[in-house]
Amino acid sequence: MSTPLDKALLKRNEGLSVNTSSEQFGGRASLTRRISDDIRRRILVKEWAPGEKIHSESELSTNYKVSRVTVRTALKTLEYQGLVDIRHGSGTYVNDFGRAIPTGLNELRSMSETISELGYEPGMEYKIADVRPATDLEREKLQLDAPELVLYLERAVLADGKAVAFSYDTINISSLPEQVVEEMKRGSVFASLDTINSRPIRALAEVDAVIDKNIGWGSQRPNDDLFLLLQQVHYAGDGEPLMYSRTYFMKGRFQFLILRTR
Amino acid sequence: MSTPLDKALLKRNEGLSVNTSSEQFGGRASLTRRISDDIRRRILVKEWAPGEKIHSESELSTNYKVSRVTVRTALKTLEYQGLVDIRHGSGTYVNDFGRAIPTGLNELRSMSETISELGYEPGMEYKIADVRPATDLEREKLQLDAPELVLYLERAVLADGKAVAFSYDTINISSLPEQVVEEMKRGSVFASLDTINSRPIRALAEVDAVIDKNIGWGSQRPNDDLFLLLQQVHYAGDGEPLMYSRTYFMKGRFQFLILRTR
DNA sequence: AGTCAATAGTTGTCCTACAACTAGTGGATA
DNA sequence: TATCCACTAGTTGTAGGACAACTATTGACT
Repeated sequence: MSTPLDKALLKRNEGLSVNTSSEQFGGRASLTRRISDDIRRRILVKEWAPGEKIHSESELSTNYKVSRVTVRTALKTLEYQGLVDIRHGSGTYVNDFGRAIPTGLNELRSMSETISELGYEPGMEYKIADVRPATDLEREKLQLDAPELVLYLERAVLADGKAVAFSYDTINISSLPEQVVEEMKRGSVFASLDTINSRPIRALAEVDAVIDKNIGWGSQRPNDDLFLLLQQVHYAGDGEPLMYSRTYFMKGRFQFLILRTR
Repeated sequence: MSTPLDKALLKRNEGLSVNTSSEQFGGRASLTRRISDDIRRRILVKEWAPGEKIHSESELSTNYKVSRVTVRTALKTLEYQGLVDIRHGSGTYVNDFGRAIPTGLNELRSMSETISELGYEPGMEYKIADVRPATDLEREKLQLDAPELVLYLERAVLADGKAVAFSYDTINISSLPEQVVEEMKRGSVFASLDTINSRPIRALAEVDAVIDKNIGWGSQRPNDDLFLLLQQVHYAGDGEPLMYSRTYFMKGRFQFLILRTR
């Protein structure tokens, strides 16, 4: 029943630490997190077909050379994420949402990550990238007391060179080094935050339908003015608000999936 | 440090089982689930203020008279729901989303439940409640092979007597008793499913912005034709699709919150 | 005032054991 | 043959105790 894949991670685990997706950014992830990520990966590459029963907890724990508790916690995470179904006395089964899950809104990802996971080439077209004082709304959303400086971005989000959304982002730079702020004016915000190991771990998003003639620019501007607005605040590990962004998605060019569980 | 509340659950746990929210419908919930629900309740009634550290795992486990494993699993659930933040070596802290989280889209609830949790009086106004053969789209969504019969509902969703959404639901009745189907023609669908212990445990939802002149009816019809469309398929515990519904939310009368985590 | 080692408290992981549950096996029965 | 049912092997759920890893605070020392 054991597979080479178990042993692959095993080596990583025993020897020097290697890039698992969870630890490629700064601080090393917990053991549970690494196991969870690896099992997730194995499910996504269809090592087990949807509906199929995966290895038992004891089997996984011996193969990964970790305790059953750790495996259980990892599997619980995947269950919350909707990837598997754990049945008492029977086993753990891969759910049949295959395509939907990894692209859902439940998991926090940058736009670029989401787009490339969907199989397109991500891109960004910058219109504005300024450091300026925060507006009242921005101060409220980012919980700033003084009229501090923020980084404001207006960008078009591209998939295969075609605009799918227009994004208006305000970033709290009060605790960021100058150099990182400069980076963010040109490259991915999330990637820049990664370099100093302060990628947001949570976001509270609000979805709304809007009609607005003032959204978008250039040749990519849509004909109708109907957008799906995703308004969200990103939070760091310590609960500090990092970014407030409004992203206007052009109708029909993006799929908003949410997995709801009890 | 022990509280009367711990002991309250303790009694329930030792003695006859009582209505915790998780087990009021048929099958008894797992111990972990009951603990998780109780801690969640205690957080929502502000037994601990946002940002505050809750009791340690050992303390909770002795008070609830369960093992630390059980408490840990319960807390992990709450962490995934965004209610608390568990910090290694420090403690478990209540997150500051207070009002927002419990009304988010991540957790599967009926419209009525959501509305009453928001503090309004829920209601439904029936326009159509028919048993008829499934359309092609419905057969695809509900994974029916033969042109079986389905229950089709068109209803207005009311909060304090005012329409907030219009809902078009198709229910797979192939494995439901006649009597339950009759019930659903008048009362809450979820409540009827509860009576035979087959409430859906998962839903895959897709959000979209639409303009449609044909949505809604009666005096409650909105002026503009702009809606937020929540299109979802509900699944039973065994993975069987139970219901396909399209709910059109009138702009500004509802807040769509999504918690996104890493 | 500032630095730093020691310390108590908390979460993370491990081990072993058993309870609760599931799905299948195979014999007894009609 | 067909149906029922006790039995069993396998799996997840919970328990209890132990130690590792980490955090925040204290208090001695500079």
